Amino acid sequence: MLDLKFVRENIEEVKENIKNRFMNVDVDLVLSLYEKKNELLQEVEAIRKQRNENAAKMKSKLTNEERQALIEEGKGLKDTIAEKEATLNEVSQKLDDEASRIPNMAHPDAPVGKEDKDNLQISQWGEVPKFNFKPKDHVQLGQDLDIIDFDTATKVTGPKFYYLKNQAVFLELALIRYTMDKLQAKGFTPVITPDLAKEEILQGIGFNPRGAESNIYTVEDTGMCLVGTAEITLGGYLSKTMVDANDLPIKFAGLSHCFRKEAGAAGQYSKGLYRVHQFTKVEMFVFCRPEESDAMHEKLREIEEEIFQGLEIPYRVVDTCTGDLGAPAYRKYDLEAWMPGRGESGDWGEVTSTSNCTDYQSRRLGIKYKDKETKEFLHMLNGTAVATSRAIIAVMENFQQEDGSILIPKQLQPYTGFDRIAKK
RNA sequence: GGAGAGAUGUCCGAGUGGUCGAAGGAGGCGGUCUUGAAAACCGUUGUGUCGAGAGGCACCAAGGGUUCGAAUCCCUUUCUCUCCGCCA
Repeated sequence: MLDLKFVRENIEEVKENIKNRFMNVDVDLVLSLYEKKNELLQEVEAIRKQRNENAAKMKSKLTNEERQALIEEGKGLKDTIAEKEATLNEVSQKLDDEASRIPNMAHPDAPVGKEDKDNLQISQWGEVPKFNFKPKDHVQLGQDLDIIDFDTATKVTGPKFYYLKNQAVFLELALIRYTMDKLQAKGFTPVITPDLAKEEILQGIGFNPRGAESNIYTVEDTGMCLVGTAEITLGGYLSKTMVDANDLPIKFAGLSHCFRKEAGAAGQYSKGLYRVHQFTKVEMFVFCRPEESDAMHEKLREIEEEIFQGLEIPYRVVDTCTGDLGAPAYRKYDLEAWMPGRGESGDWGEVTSTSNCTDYQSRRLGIKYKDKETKEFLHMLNGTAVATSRAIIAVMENFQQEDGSILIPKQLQPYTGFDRIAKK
Protein backbone atom coordinates (compact mmCIF):
# COMPACT_ATOMS: atom_id res chain seq x y z
CA MET A 1 0.00 0.00 0.00
CA LEU A 2 0.95 3.61 -0.32
CA ASP A 3 2.35 5.71 2.49
CA LEU A 4 -0.64 7.61 3.85
CA LYS A 5 1.50 10.65 4.54
CA PHE A 6 2.39 10.64 0.87
CA VAL A 7 -1.29 10.37 -0.04
CA ARG A 8 -2.14 13.24 2.25
CA GLU A 9 0.48 15.44 0.64
CA ASN A 10 -0.20 14.43 -2.97
CA ILE A 11 -3.95 14.15 -3.15
CA GLU A 12 -4.38 15.26 -6.76
CA GLU A 13 -1.57 13.06 -8.10
CA VAL A 14 -3.01 10.05 -6.31
CA LYS A 15 -6.49 10.72 -7.70
CA GLU A 16 -5.12 11.24 -11.20
CA ASN A 17 -3.25 7.95 -10.96
CA ILE A 18 -6.40 6.10 -9.91
CA LYS A 19 -8.24 7.62 -12.85
CA ASN A 20 -5.48 6.61 -15.27
CA ARG A 21 -5.76 3.07 -14.02
CA PHE A 22 -9.52 3.04 -14.42
CA MET A 23 -9.95 2.08 -10.81
CA ASN A 24 -12.45 3.36 -8.33
CA VAL A 25 -11.17 4.29 -4.90
CA ASP A 26 -12.47 7.01 -2.61
CA VAL A 27 -9.33 8.92 -1.67
CA ASP A 28 -11.24 11.52 0.33
CA LEU A 29 -12.74 8.77 2.44
CA VAL A 30 -9.28 7.37 3.11
CA LEU A 31 -8.03 10.78 4.16
CA SER A 32 -10.93 11.46 6.47
CA LEU A 33 -10.53 8.02 8.06
CA TYR A 34 -6.82 8.68 8.43
CA GLU A 35 -7.47 11.95 10.16
CA LYS A 36 -10.07 10.38 12.40
CA LYS A 37 -7.77 7.53 13.29
CA ASN A 38 -5.00 9.90 14.30
CA GLU A 39 -7.37 11.94 16.43
CA LEU A 40 -8.61 8.84 18.22
CA LEU A 41 -5.08 7.59 18.65
CA GLN A 42 -4.08 10.78 20.37
CA GLU A 43 -7.11 10.64 22.62
CA VAL A 44 -6.37 7.07 23.60
CA GLU A 45 -2.75 7.88 24.30
CA ALA A 46 -3.65 10.86 26.43
CA ILE A 47 -5.82 8.65 28.63
CA ARG A 48 -3.16 5.97 28.76
CA LYS A 49 -0.82 8.63 29.98
CA GLN A 50 -3.25 9.41 32.79
CA ARG A 51 -3.48 5.74 33.62
CA ASN A 52 0.32 5.45 33.80
CA GLU A 53 0.53 8.50 36.01
CA ASN A 54 -2.20 7.16 38.25
CA ALA A 55 -0.39 3.86 38.60
CA ALA A 56 2.90 5.64 39.33
CA LYS A 57 1.35 7.53 42.23
CA MET A 58 0.61 4.26 43.93
CA LYS A 59 4.26 3.37 44.27
CA SER A 60 4.62 5.64 47.27
CA LYS A 61 3.29 5.00 50.74
CA LEU A 62 -0.35 6.05 51.01
CA THR A 63 -3.16 5.90 53.48
CA ASN A 64 -5.91 3.43 52.76
CA GLU A 65 -8.29 6.21 51.79
CA GLU A 66 -5.81 7.74 49.37
CA ARG A 67 -5.10 4.38 47.83
CA GLN A 68 -8.79 3.54 47.47
CA ALA A 69 -9.42 6.85 45.70
CA LEU A 70 -6.64 6.20 43.23
CA ILE A 71 -7.87 2.68 42.58
CA GLU A 72 -11.34 3.99 41.84
CA GLU A 73 -9.90 6.57 39.48
CA GLY A 74 -7.81 3.89 37.76
CA LYS A 75 -10.86 1.70 37.26
CA GLY A 76 -12.64 4.55 35.56
CA LEU A 77 -9.68 5.22 33.26
CA LYS A 78 -9.49 1.56 32.40
CA ASP A 79 -13.10 1.53 31.19
CA THR A 80 -12.65 4.71 29.18
CA ILE A 81 -9.57 3.32 27.47
CA ALA A 82 -11.39 0.12 26.57
CA GLU A 83 -14.22 2.09 24.95
CA LYS A 84 -11.97 4.42 23.02
CA GLU A 85 -9.75 1.60 21.88
CA ALA A 86 -12.71 -0.26 20.47
CA THR A 87 -13.63 2.74 18.33
CA LEU A 88 -10.02 3.25 17.34
CA ASN A 89 -9.71 -0.36 16.19
CA GLU A 90 -12.86 -0.09 14.19
CA VAL A 91 -11.71 3.05 12.41
CA SER A 92 -8.22 1.64 11.86
CA GLN A 93 -9.66 -1.46 10.27
CA LYS A 94 -11.83 0.57 7.95
CA LEU A 95 -8.91 2.80 7.08
CA ASP A 96 -6.76 -0.19 6.31
CA ASP A 97 -9.42 -1.74 4.08
CA GLU A 98 -9.92 1.44 2.10
CA ALA A 99 -6.28 2.50 1.96
CA SER A 100 -5.09 -0.84 0.63
CA ARG A 101 -7.37 -0.34 -2.37
CA ILE A 102 -5.31 2.61 -3.54
CA PRO A 103 -2.98 1.35 -6.28
CA ASN A 104 0.69 2.10 -6.55
CA MET A 105 1.69 5.24 -8.40
CA ALA A 106 2.61 4.57 -12.03
CA HIS A 107 5.97 5.26 -13.67
CA PRO A 108 5.78 8.61 -15.49
CA ASP A 109 6.71 6.89 -18.78
CA ALA A 110 4.13 4.12 -18.50
CA PRO A 111 1.65 4.59 -21.33
CA VAL A 112 -1.72 5.86 -20.17
CA GLY A 113 -4.58 3.72 -21.43
CA LYS A 114 -7.38 1.41 -20.52
CA GLU A 115 -6.76 -2.07 -21.91
CA ASP A 116 -4.17 -4.24 -23.59
CA LYS A 117 -4.56 -2.59 -26.99
CA ASP A 118 -3.19 0.56 -25.39
CA ASN A 119 0.03 -1.21 -24.42
CA LEU A 120 3.08 0.18 -26.14
CA GLN A 121 5.17 -2.24 -28.18
CA ILE A 122 8.79 -1.38 -27.56
CA SER A 123 10.63 -4.12 -29.43
CA GLN A 124 10.32 -7.35 -31.36
CA TRP A 125 12.72 -10.24 -31.74
CA GLY A 126 12.90 -13.20 -34.12
CA GLU A 127 11.11 -14.16 -37.29
CA VAL A 128 7.48 -15.22 -37.23
CA PRO A 129 7.65 -18.69 -38.77
CA LYS A 130 6.03 -19.27 -42.17
CA PHE A 131 4.65 -22.74 -42.70
CA ASN A 132 4.08 -24.31 -46.08
CA PHE A 133 1.34 -26.34 -44.48
CA LYS A 134 -1.54 -25.49 -42.20
CA PRO A 135 -0.09 -25.37 -38.67
CA LYS A 136 -1.98 -27.03 -35.87
CA ASP A 137 -2.58 -25.55 -32.48
CA HIS A 138 -0.98 -27.14 -29.40
CA VAL A 139 -4.24 -28.82 -28.37
CA GLN A 140 -4.32 -30.77 -31.61
CA LEU A 141 -0.60 -31.45 -31.54
CA GLY A 142 -0.77 -32.57 -27.94
CA GLN A 143 -3.55 -34.99 -28.68
CA ASP A 144 -2.01 -36.36 -31.87
CA LEU A 145 1.32 -36.98 -30.16
CA ASP A 146 -0.28 -38.27 -26.95
CA ILE A 147 1.60 -35.80 -24.78
CA ILE A 148 -1.22 -33.65 -23.34
CA ASP A 149 -4.55 -35.01 -22.14
CA PHE A 150 -7.26 -32.48 -21.36
CA ASP A 151 -10.22 -34.84 -21.49
CA THR A 152 -9.09 -37.13 -18.72
CA ALA A 153 -8.16 -34.14 -16.56
CA THR A 154 -11.66 -32.76 -17.04
CA LYS A 155 -13.09 -36.09 -15.89
CA VAL A 156 -10.82 -36.44 -12.88
CA THR A 157 -10.42 -32.84 -11.76
CA GLY A 158 -12.41 -30.48 -13.94
CA PRO A 159 -12.15 -28.19 -16.94
CA LYS A 160 -8.95 -26.20 -17.46
CA PHE A 161 -6.78 -28.92 -15.99
CA TYR A 162 -4.49 -31.19 -17.93
CA TYR A 163 -2.20 -34.16 -17.77
CA LEU A 164 1.22 -33.85 -19.33
CA LYS A 165 2.37 -37.22 -20.63
CA ASN A 166 5.39 -38.83 -22.22
CA GLN A 167 7.81 -36.31 -23.75
CA ALA A 168 5.78 -33.32 -22.55
CA VAL A 169 6.83 -34.30 -19.03
CA PHE A 170 10.46 -34.03 -19.96
CA LEU A 171 9.80 -30.88 -21.95
CA GLU A 172 8.40 -29.23 -18.84
CA LEU A 173 11.22 -30.48 -16.63
CA ALA A 174 13.74 -29.34 -19.25
CA LEU A 175 12.27 -25.85 -19.37
CA ILE A 176 12.52 -25.63 -15.60
CA ARG A 177 16.10 -26.82 -15.45
CA TYR A 178 17.19 -24.72 -18.43
CA THR A 179 15.78 -21.65 -16.72
CA MET A 180 17.10 -22.45 -13.26
CA ASP A 181 20.60 -23.00 -14.62
CA LYS A 182 20.53 -19.66 -16.39
CA LEU A 183 19.27 -17.83 -13.34
CA GLN A 184 21.67 -19.46 -10.95
CA ALA A 185 24.51 -18.37 -13.21
CA LYS A 186 23.21 -14.83 -12.89
CA GLY A 187 23.34 -14.87 -9.12
CA PHE A 188 19.76 -15.85 -8.33
CA THR A 189 19.31 -18.23 -5.41
CA PRO A 190 17.27 -21.22 -6.58
CA VAL A 191 14.27 -21.94 -4.38
CA ILE A 192 11.37 -24.34 -4.44
CA THR A 193 8.62 -22.60 -2.50
CA PRO A 194 5.49 -23.79 -0.72
CA ASP A 195 2.38 -23.80 -2.89
CA LEU A 196 0.23 -22.37 -0.11
CA ALA A 197 0.58 -19.14 1.84
CA LYS A 198 -1.23 -17.25 4.58
CA GLU A 199 -3.85 -14.68 3.66
CA GLU A 200 -1.90 -11.86 5.28
CA ILE A 201 1.01 -12.55 2.94
CA LEU A 202 -1.32 -12.53 -0.07
CA GLN A 203 -2.64 -9.17 1.06
CA GLY A 204 0.85 -7.81 1.60
CA ILE A 205 1.78 -8.72 -1.94
CA GLY A 206 -1.39 -7.02 -3.13
CA PHE A 207 -3.62 -9.98 -3.87
CA ASN A 208 -7.17 -10.06 -2.68
CA PRO A 209 -7.90 -13.59 -1.48
CA ARG A 210 -11.61 -12.94 -0.99
CA GLY A 211 -14.55 -11.89 -3.07
CA ALA A 212 -16.11 -12.85 -6.36
CA GLU A 213 -13.46 -11.13 -8.48
CA SER A 214 -10.61 -12.93 -6.69
CA ASN A 215 -8.48 -15.23 -8.78
CA ILE A 216 -7.26 -17.06 -5.68
CA TYR A 217 -8.34 -20.38 -4.21
CA THR A 218 -8.66 -20.36 -0.45
CA VAL A 219 -8.32 -23.50 1.63
CA GLU A 220 -11.23 -23.69 4.00
CA ASP A 221 -10.62 -23.36 7.76
CA THR A 222 -6.88 -22.88 7.43
CA GLY A 223 -6.35 -19.19 6.73
CA MET A 224 -4.27 -20.26 3.75
CA CYS A 225 -4.56 -19.92 0.00
CA LEU A 226 -3.14 -21.78 -2.95
CA VAL A 227 -0.60 -19.41 -4.42
CA GLY A 228 -1.27 -17.91 -7.82
CA THR A 229 2.44 -17.33 -8.26
CA ALA A 230 5.68 -17.78 -6.34
CA GLU A 231 5.77 -13.99 -6.15
CA ILE A 232 3.68 -14.49 -3.03
CA THR A 233 5.94 -16.93 -1.23
CA LEU A 234 9.14 -15.22 -2.38
CA GLY A 235 7.93 -11.74 -1.47
CA GLY A 236 6.75 -13.06 1.88
CA TYR A 237 10.13 -14.67 2.49
CA LEU A 238 11.58 -11.52 4.05
CA SER A 239 8.38 -10.19 5.60
CA LYS A 240 8.91 -8.40 8.91
CA THR A 241 12.66 -8.23 8.53
CA MET A 242 15.35 -5.60 8.42
CA VAL A 243 17.86 -6.37 5.70
CA ASP A 244 21.45 -5.22 5.77
CA ALA A 245 22.02 -2.93 2.79
CA ASN A 246 25.23 -4.80 1.99
CA ASP A 247 23.20 -7.92 1.25
CA LEU A 248 21.19 -6.18 -1.46
CA PRO A 249 20.14 -6.92 -4.07
CA ILE A 250 18.67 -10.25 -2.98
CA LYS A 251 17.63 -12.34 -5.97
CA PHE A 252 15.53 -15.48 -5.87
CA ALA A 253 14.56 -17.88 -8.61
CA GLY A 254 11.52 -19.63 -7.23
CA LEU A 255 9.80 -22.70 -8.60
CA SER A 256 6.21 -23.30 -7.63
CA HIS A 257 2.89 -24.44 -8.88
CA CYS A 258 0.44 -21.65 -9.59
CA PHE A 259 -3.28 -21.95 -9.00
CA ARG A 260 -5.83 -19.57 -10.46
CA LYS A 261 -9.59 -19.65 -10.51
CA GLU A 262 -9.88 -17.90 -13.86
CA ALA A 263 -13.62 -17.60 -13.40
CA GLY A 264 -15.47 -16.95 -16.61
CA ALA A 265 -12.38 -16.91 -18.76
CA ALA A 266 -13.09 -19.08 -21.78
CA GLY A 267 -13.09 -19.00 -25.53
CA GLN A 268 -10.75 -19.21 -28.47
CA TYR A 269 -8.07 -17.04 -26.88
CA SER A 270 -7.78 -19.05 -23.71
CA LYS A 271 -7.98 -22.54 -25.10
CA GLY A 272 -5.83 -25.47 -24.13
CA LEU A 273 -2.87 -24.73 -21.91
CA TYR A 274 -3.17 -20.99 -22.35
CA ARG A 275 -5.44 -20.34 -19.39
CA VAL A 276 -5.49 -23.16 -16.86
CA HIS A 277 -6.21 -23.54 -13.17
CA GLN A 278 -2.80 -24.99 -12.41
CA PHE A 279 0.58 -24.53 -14.00
CA THR A 280 4.23 -24.48 -13.06
CA LYS A 281 6.40 -21.43 -13.10
CA VAL A 282 9.91 -20.26 -12.35
CA GLU A 283 9.64 -16.76 -10.97
CA MET A 284 12.37 -14.20 -10.49
CA PHE A 285 12.09 -12.04 -7.42
CA VAL A 286 14.36 -9.19 -6.37
CA PHE A 287 14.68 -7.08 -3.24
CA CYS A 288 16.82 -4.00 -3.86
CA ARG A 289 17.57 -0.42 -2.91
CA PRO A 290 15.04 2.10 -4.21
CA GLU A 291 17.58 3.79 -6.46
CA GLU A 292 18.41 0.47 -8.11
CA SER A 293 14.93 -0.67 -8.99
CA ASP A 294 14.45 0.98 -12.38
CA ALA A 295 17.69 -0.49 -13.69
CA MET A 296 16.87 -3.83 -12.07
CA HIS A 297 13.53 -3.86 -13.84
CA GLU A 298 15.26 -3.45 -17.21
CA LYS A 299 17.61 -6.25 -16.19
CA LEU A 300 14.73 -8.62 -15.44
CA ARG A 301 13.20 -7.83 -18.82
CA GLU A 302 16.52 -8.58 -20.50
CA ILE A 303 16.79 -11.92 -18.72
CA GLU A 304 13.30 -12.86 -19.86
CA GLU A 305 14.30 -11.96 -23.40
CA GLU A 306 17.48 -13.99 -23.13
CA ILE A 307 15.51 -17.03 -22.01
CA PHE A 308 13.14 -16.82 -24.96
CA GLN A 309 15.93 -16.03 -27.39
CA GLY A 310 17.63 -19.19 -26.16
CA LEU A 311 14.45 -21.05 -26.98
CA GLU A 312 14.38 -19.41 -30.45
CA ILE A 313 10.85 -18.24 -29.97
CA PRO A 314 9.82 -14.95 -31.64
CA TYR A 315 8.41 -12.44 -29.24
CA ARG A 316 7.62 -8.79 -28.77
CA VAL A 317 7.95 -6.64 -25.67
CA VAL A 318 5.23 -4.30 -24.51
CA ASP A 319 5.25 -1.56 -21.93
CA THR A 320 1.95 -2.17 -20.13
CA CYS A 321 -0.50 0.71 -20.03
CA THR A 322 -1.77 2.14 -16.75
CA GLY A 323 -5.17 0.47 -16.99
CA ASP A 324 -3.56 -2.94 -17.40
CA LEU A 325 -1.07 -2.65 -14.54
CA GLY A 326 -1.78 -4.66 -11.41
CA ALA A 327 -2.45 -2.50 -8.37
CA PRO A 328 1.02 -3.07 -6.83
CA ALA A 329 2.92 -2.36 -10.07
CA TYR A 330 4.72 0.86 -10.77
CA ARG A 331 5.68 -0.34 -14.22
CA LYS A 332 5.27 -3.62 -16.07
CA TYR A 333 6.74 -5.18 -19.19
CA ASP A 334 5.20 -8.20 -20.87
CA LEU A 335 6.83 -10.56 -23.33
CA GLU A 336 4.36 -11.85 -25.86
CA ALA A 337 5.48 -14.88 -27.78
CA TRP A 338 4.29 -15.75 -31.23
CA MET A 339 1.80 -18.60 -31.08
CA PRO A 340 0.94 -19.94 -34.55
CA GLY A 341 -2.14 -21.74 -33.25
CA ARG A 342 -3.64 -18.74 -31.55
CA GLY A 343 -6.63 -17.05 -33.18
CA GLU A 344 -7.31 -17.38 -36.90
CA SER A 345 -3.75 -17.42 -38.18
CA GLY A 346 -1.50 -17.05 -35.18
CA ASP A 347 -1.16 -14.24 -32.69
CA TRP A 348 0.96 -12.93 -29.87
CA GLY A 349 0.27 -14.39 -26.46
CA GLU A 350 1.66 -13.23 -23.14
CA VAL A 351 4.37 -15.52 -21.80
CA THR A 352 6.10 -13.42 -19.18
CA SER A 353 5.50 -10.32 -17.19
CA THR A 354 7.86 -8.33 -15.02
CA SER A 355 6.80 -5.67 -12.56
CA ASN A 356 8.58 -3.11 -10.47
CA CYS A 357 6.38 -2.78 -7.39
CA THR A 358 8.68 -0.23 -5.68
CA ASP A 359 7.87 -0.07 -1.96
CA TYR A 360 4.16 -0.85 -2.35
CA GLN A 361 4.56 -4.44 -1.13
CA SER A 362 7.42 -3.91 1.31
CA ARG A 363 5.43 -1.33 3.27
CA ARG A 364 2.61 -3.76 3.95
CA LEU A 365 4.94 -6.68 4.54
CA GLY A 366 7.32 -4.69 6.73
CA ILE A 367 10.55 -5.24 4.80
CA LYS A 368 13.20 -2.59 5.31
CA TYR A 369 16.88 -2.27 4.63
CA LYS A 370 19.41 -0.39 6.67
CA ASP A 371 22.77 1.14 6.11
CA LYS A 372 24.62 3.84 8.03
CA GLU A 373 22.23 6.67 7.15
CA THR A 374 18.97 4.99 6.21
CA LYS A 375 16.30 2.63 7.39
CA GLU A 376 13.77 2.51 4.61
CA PHE A 377 11.35 0.21 2.85
CA LEU A 378 13.17 -1.54 0.04
CA HIS A 379 11.91 -2.10 -3.47
CA MET A 380 10.51 -5.38 -4.69
CA LEU A 381 10.38 -6.63 -8.27
CA ASN A 382 9.14 -9.78 -9.85
CA GLY A 383 9.30 -11.32 -13.27
CA THR A 384 8.34 -14.55 -14.94
CA ALA A 385 11.38 -16.55 -15.96
CA VAL A 386 9.29 -19.29 -17.46
CA ALA A 387 5.65 -20.25 -17.11
CA THR A 388 5.96 -23.78 -18.41
CA SER A 389 2.43 -24.12 -19.75
CA ARG A 390 2.70 -21.13 -22.05
CA ALA A 391 6.30 -21.84 -22.96
CA ILE A 392 5.20 -25.32 -23.98
CA ILE A 393 2.56 -23.80 -26.25
CA ALA A 394 5.18 -21.59 -27.88
CA VAL A 395 7.65 -24.43 -28.37
CA MET A 396 5.07 -26.87 -29.71
CA GLU A 397 3.41 -24.49 -32.11
CA ASN A 398 6.51 -22.75 -33.44
CA PHE A 399 8.62 -25.87 -33.83
CA GLN A 400 5.99 -28.12 -35.37
CA GLN A 401 6.85 -29.89 -38.61
CA GLU A 402 4.74 -30.88 -41.58
CA ASP A 403 4.74 -34.53 -40.43
CA GLY A 404 3.18 -33.50 -37.12
CA SER A 405 6.36 -33.88 -35.09
CA ILE A 406 7.90 -31.16 -32.96
CA LEU A 407 11.57 -30.21 -32.91
CA ILE A 408 13.18 -29.26 -29.63
CA PRO A 409 15.11 -25.96 -29.47
CA LYS A 410 18.87 -26.60 -29.42
CA GLN A 411 19.53 -25.18 -25.99
CA LEU A 412 16.81 -27.36 -24.53
CA GLN A 413 18.03 -30.62 -26.01
CA PRO A 414 20.66 -31.32 -23.33
CA TYR A 415 17.85 -31.12 -20.81
CA THR A 416 15.19 -33.12 -22.66
CA GLY A 417 17.53 -35.79 -23.87
CA PHE A 418 15.77 -35.88 -27.23
CA ASP A 419 15.64 -33.49 -30.18
CA ARG A 420 12.19 -34.24 -31.52
CA ILE A 421 8.78 -35.36 -30.38
CA ALA A 422 7.20 -37.63 -32.92
CA LYS A 423 4.32 -40.03 -33.13
CA LYS A 424 5.10 -43.45 -31.69
C1' G B 1 1.08 -37.60 18.45
C1' G B 2 2.80 -38.02 24.05
C1' A B 3 6.15 -36.06 28.37
C1' G B 4 9.27 -32.19 29.92
C1' A B 5 12.36 -27.45 29.44
C1' G B 6 12.63 -22.85 27.32
C1' A B 7 11.79 -17.93 24.20
C1' U B 8 14.14 -10.87 27.35
C1' G B 9 17.76 -5.38 23.45
C1' U B 10 23.18 -6.59 17.99
C1' C B 11 24.83 -11.05 21.03
C1' C B 12 25.28 -13.42 26.01
C1' G B 13 22.50 -12.91 30.26
C1' A B 14 19.66 -10.95 35.13
C1' G B 15 14.84 -9.70 36.41
C1' U B 16 10.54 -10.02 44.02
C1' G B 17 3.19 -7.61 40.17
C1' G B 18 4.61 -1.04 41.20
C1' U B 19 11.43 2.53 41.63
C1' C B 20 12.04 -1.82 34.44
C1' G B 21 12.67 0.46 28.12
C1' A B 22 14.58 -3.10 31.20
C1' A B 23 20.83 -4.87 35.77
C1' G B 24 25.55 -6.85 34.24
C1' G B 25 28.85 -8.36 30.39
C1' A B 26 30.35 -8.58 25.21
C1' G B 27 30.16 -6.05 20.63
C1' G B 28 29.46 -1.21 17.88
C1' C B 29 30.31 4.07 17.80
C1' G B 30 32.81 8.63 19.88
C1' G B 31 36.76 10.26 23.02
C1' U B 32 41.27 10.26 26.52
C1' C B 33 46.09 7.98 26.54
C1' U B 34 49.86 6.26 22.45
C1' U B 35 54.66 7.54 17.09
C1' G B 36 50.71 3.78 15.66
C1' A B 37 47.98 -0.25 17.60
C1' A B 38 46.52 -3.13 21.82
C1' A B 39 45.25 -2.59 26.88
C1' A B 40 42.98 0.70 30.31
C1' C B 41 39.57 4.54 31.30
C1' C B 42 35.24 7.97 30.10
C1' G B 43 30.88 8.64 27.30
C1' U B 44 27.29 6.73 23.97
C1' U B 45 24.52 2.76 21.69
C1' G B 46 16.70 -0.70 20.20
C1' U B 47 12.32 -0.16 17.13
C1' G B 48 7.70 1.72 15.71
C1' U B 49 4.10 5.39 15.87
C1' C B 50 1.46 10.25 16.76
C1' G B 51 2.90 15.27 17.03
C1' A B 52 5.13 21.66 13.91
C1' G B 53 7.69 21.03 18.48
C1' A B 54 8.02 19.97 23.51
C1' G B 55 6.85 15.47 24.30
C1' G B 56 3.56 11.26 24.48
C1' C B 57 2.21 6.19 23.52
C1' A B 58 3.40 1.10 22.28
C1' C B 59 6.76 -3.01 22.08
C1' C B 60 10.58 -8.28 26.90
C1' A B 61 8.09 -14.82 20.86
C1' A B 62 2.50 -13.79 19.09
C1' G B 63 -2.61 -13.14 20.67
C1' G B 64 -6.11 -12.90 24.61
C1' G B 65 -7.20 -12.43 30.06
C1' U B 66 -6.63 -11.03 35.53
C1' U B 67 -5.19 -6.17 38.00
C1' C B 68 -5.70 0.60 39.78
C1' G B 69 -0.81 -1.24 37.74
C1' A B 70 2.10 -7.10 34.02
C1' A B 71 8.63 -8.75 31.24
C1' U B 72 6.81 -10.83 35.97
C1' C B 73 0.23 -14.21 37.27
C1' C B 74 -3.52 -17.17 34.00
C1' C B 75 -5.15 -19.13 29.02
C1' U B 76 -4.24 -20.04 23.72
C1' U B 77 -0.89 -20.21 19.63
C1' U B 78 3.94 -20.41 17.34
C1' C B 79 8.95 -21.69 17.55
C1' U B 80 13.46 -24.05 19.80
C1' C B 81 15.74 -28.04 22.78
C1' U B 82 15.60 -33.18 25.33
C1' C B 83 13.10 -37.99 25.63
C1' C B 84 9.29 -41.50 23.56
C1' G B 85 6.08 -42.95 19.49
C1' C B 86 4.99 -42.70 14.18
C1' C B 87 6.59 -41.78 9.31
C1' A B 88 8.00 -40.53 2.89
